[in-house]
Amino acid sequence: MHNSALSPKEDLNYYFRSAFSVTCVIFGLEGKSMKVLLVKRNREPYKDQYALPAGMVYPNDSIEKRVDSIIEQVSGTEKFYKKQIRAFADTSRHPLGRVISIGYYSFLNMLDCTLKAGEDESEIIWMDLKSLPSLAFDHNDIVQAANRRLLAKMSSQLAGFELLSEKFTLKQVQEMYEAALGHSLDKRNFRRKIVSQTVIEETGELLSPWDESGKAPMLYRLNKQLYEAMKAEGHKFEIF
Amino acid sequence: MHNSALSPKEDLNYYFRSAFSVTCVIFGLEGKSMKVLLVKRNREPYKDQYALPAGMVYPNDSIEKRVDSIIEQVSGTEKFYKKQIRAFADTSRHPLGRVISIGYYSFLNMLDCTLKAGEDESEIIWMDLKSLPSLAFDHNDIVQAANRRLLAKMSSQLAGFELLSEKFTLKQVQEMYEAALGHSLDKRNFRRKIVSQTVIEETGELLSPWDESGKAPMLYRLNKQLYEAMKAEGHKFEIF
DNA sequence: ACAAAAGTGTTCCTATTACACCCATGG
DNA sequence: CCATGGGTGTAATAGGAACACTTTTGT
Repeated sequence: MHNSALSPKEDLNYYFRSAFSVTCVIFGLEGKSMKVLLVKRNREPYKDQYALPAGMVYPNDSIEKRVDSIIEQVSGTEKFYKKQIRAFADTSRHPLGRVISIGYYSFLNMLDCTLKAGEDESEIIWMDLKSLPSLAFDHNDIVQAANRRLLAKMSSQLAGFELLSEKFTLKQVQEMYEAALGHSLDKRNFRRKIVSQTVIEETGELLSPWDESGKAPMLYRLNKQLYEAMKAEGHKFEIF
Repeated sequence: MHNSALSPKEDLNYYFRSAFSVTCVIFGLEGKSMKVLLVKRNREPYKDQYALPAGMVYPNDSIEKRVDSIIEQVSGTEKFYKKQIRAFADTSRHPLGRVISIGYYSFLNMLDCTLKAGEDESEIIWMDLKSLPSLAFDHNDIVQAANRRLLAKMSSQLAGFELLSEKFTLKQVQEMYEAALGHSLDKRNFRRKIVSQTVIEETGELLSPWDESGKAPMLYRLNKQLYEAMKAEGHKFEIF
């Protein structure tokens, strides 16, 4: 397959017998609870078990594009944030041979999603991060690693707005943080901190429709251009 | 590279045509400057260029063990800390085919090292992190990612003691932090912060031999058992 | 008028910063 | 006795944490 200038005694082709895949931990937020998107597999191995959305990658395909296509396919939206966690490479993680999987985590807005099972799965479902079943392969480990990354990120920074709608209330932001961090926060201190960030701006609109009693809350927005620009300048948006 | 006219859906073996490698960013500390261990390659591709220590991994070998063996082989010591950065997977990163590389960074004590070029390299050398040459493959990217991790870790936590000898002076710790963070720190505030960590203990000994004028500095030690135990309990050793 | 949620300030305390001199040693 | 590096304390400030009531609106 690969013609190289190397000395022939080195059996280079022997190395080219691994496969790799990508595995996605897709986070969604529903009120105060963090959800993870799972699929029920309709093929071996691990047929009929829940698993993370994942897919093999062809030797000449881009990993990032493969991740994008998996997330789009399974969630039905093209609007999401994603980032690599790390490679998961235990020799025994896949029963069919050496398959290294590159884990990604992703944030998206559940309201943008249309879940429709494709040919690789019999079911697509949101499940609560705190009560996941036993998953196929090493997917529980991957979720755990993703959860640590989520925690690390949100413990210090302003982040995760991909989980919310474009316009959001401060309460939604607070609930997002409470879900991510696993503990509750002081309302006044939290609001002060968020509003004092220059990238969070008032829209002037109120949330509507508003069924609850009391007054409708103010809607805010993240100034994405400014946010990206400041991030590019090295600003860390530390809020804790 | 690969014949895409195949109908790969049915041909699972088609996936098993990738290779993977590990690539190590080995950090060492010399006074106030952070060093990286490089090898000069004596084979194609990138013959005679500097590169990070790296190696292909056989399909049935453990990644972690391969990393250990590379670091041991190139540095001559078995005492080091290592951690995965992430997978580097650009389709064009390796001229011989699809080779995903899993990047690791590592800390070790330069004084423990015996650099002796093996059969894969014509030279092994420490170079200053701040003035690295252009490296083979995407190794400059990998160094940059490792550097970000180093910065992120040391910006908040008590860490990096693998870079020092078992007994160290507080000045050495401060210089390590200054090298990692890239700016200088207030001596008194820094010392206070370090000494106030329960895991840092006095040895009662003074540094010797001591050639400089003035009095010889006190030697300290990290209580590794306690450090690991507290880390296992979730303690983060935040010092900034 | 009452129930339910939104929104708003102040005080206290802890943690961080800034800063300069004396001491011990060797030449 | 002087040059060099080690080692130490305090005061001012800023940031984080704790805390309760008033306003609005729909029923």
